[in-house]
Amino acid sequence: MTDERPHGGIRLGLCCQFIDAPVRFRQATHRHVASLAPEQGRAYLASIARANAIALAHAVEVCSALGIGAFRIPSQLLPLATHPVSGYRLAELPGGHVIIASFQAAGRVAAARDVRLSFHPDQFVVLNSEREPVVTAAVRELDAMAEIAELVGAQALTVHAGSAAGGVPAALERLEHGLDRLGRGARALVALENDDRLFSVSDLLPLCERLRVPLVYDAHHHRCHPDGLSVAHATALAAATWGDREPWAHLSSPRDGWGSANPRPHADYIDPADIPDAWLDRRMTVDVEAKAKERAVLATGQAVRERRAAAAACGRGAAG
DNA sequence: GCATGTCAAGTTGTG
DNA sequence: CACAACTTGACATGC
Repeated sequence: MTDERPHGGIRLGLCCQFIDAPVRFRQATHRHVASLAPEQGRAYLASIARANAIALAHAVEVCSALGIGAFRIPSQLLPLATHPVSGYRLAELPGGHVIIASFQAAGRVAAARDVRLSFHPDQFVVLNSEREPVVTAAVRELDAMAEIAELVGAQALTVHAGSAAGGVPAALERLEHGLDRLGRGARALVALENDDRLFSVSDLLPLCERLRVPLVYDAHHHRCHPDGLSVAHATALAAATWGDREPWAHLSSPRDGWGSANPRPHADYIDPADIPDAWLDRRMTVDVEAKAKERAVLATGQAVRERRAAAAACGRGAAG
C-alpha cells in the first residue's frame, strides 16, 4: 500500500519551541505593562502580538521543512490577553486588524503545508475548580483561545480534567458543568487529556464518549498513572473518541528512567522503547514532549521508521 | 555588564 | 503550614 507519510501513519508534532531553529515567541509581564502609560502599554502588547503572529508562520514553515506535521502553539501567544487589568482584544490594539490578518496568514501557511495546530493551556485553567472565580477565568481563557484558534485554524484545545477535590466522580461532574459553560467555539475544539496523577484514561472515557469530547491519549501519563487498560487498548478507545478527526496523542520519556522515584519529569529525547507498538500502524498525530524539541521529534521519526522496518522484516517480508 | 530574582493565574503533595 | 513542582523568557534590581 502507498503511504504518503514518512513515519507510517504517525504524524509527529513539536511542542511550542525550537532548540536550533531561530524561531522565538515573545512574552510579557503584567508588572511591566502596568508600569507603562496606557497607550504605550497597548503599543507594547501590539508589538508582541505582531511578532508572535510572524513567529507562528515561521514555526509552521520550519516544521514543514523538517517533516514535522503538527505544532503546539504556546499558550502565551497573546500574552496577558485575558488579564483582568492588562487584558485586551486583538481588534482593539493599535494595528489590530493587520495583526489579525497576520494570524490568518499564518493559518493559511499551516493549512497549505498540512501542519496541524493545537493549544494546550497551562495549569491555571481549571474548568472543574470548586472555586467559582477560577472556573470563570478558565472559561474566559478557553473562549479567548478558541477565538485565536479560529483565526489560525487550530484543531484542538487540550486541557486536563483539573482538580480531583471531592473525589474523581464529583470532580467529573463539576467538569461537565464547566464544559457546558464554554462558548460554541471553545466547546467544539476542547479535548481532554489523561494526566499523570489524578485522572486516568478510564476515568475520562465515559465522559468523553457521552459528551463527544475527544480524548488526547498521553502514553507517559498513562504509564505513570495506570488504570488497568493496556496501552494498546487505551490507544484504540481514545482514538474512537475522535470520530472522523485524526486522533491526537502525547508521548514523552521519563528524564530519570522508569525505575526512578519520580518518572514524571520529561527527558530530552524519546526512548524508542517508549513508542507504543500499537501506534506504529495507526493514523494519528503524536506530540513529542521532549526537552530537545525539534531534535527529539526528528530522532523519534527515525526511531519510528526503524521500528516499522524491523516489524515488516520480522513479519510479512516487505509488506508496506 | 552580568548574575540573580520576580512575574496573573491553581492544585497537589511534600518537607 | 509553607513551599516546590509544573516551566520560561523578559524585565528589574543590585553588584
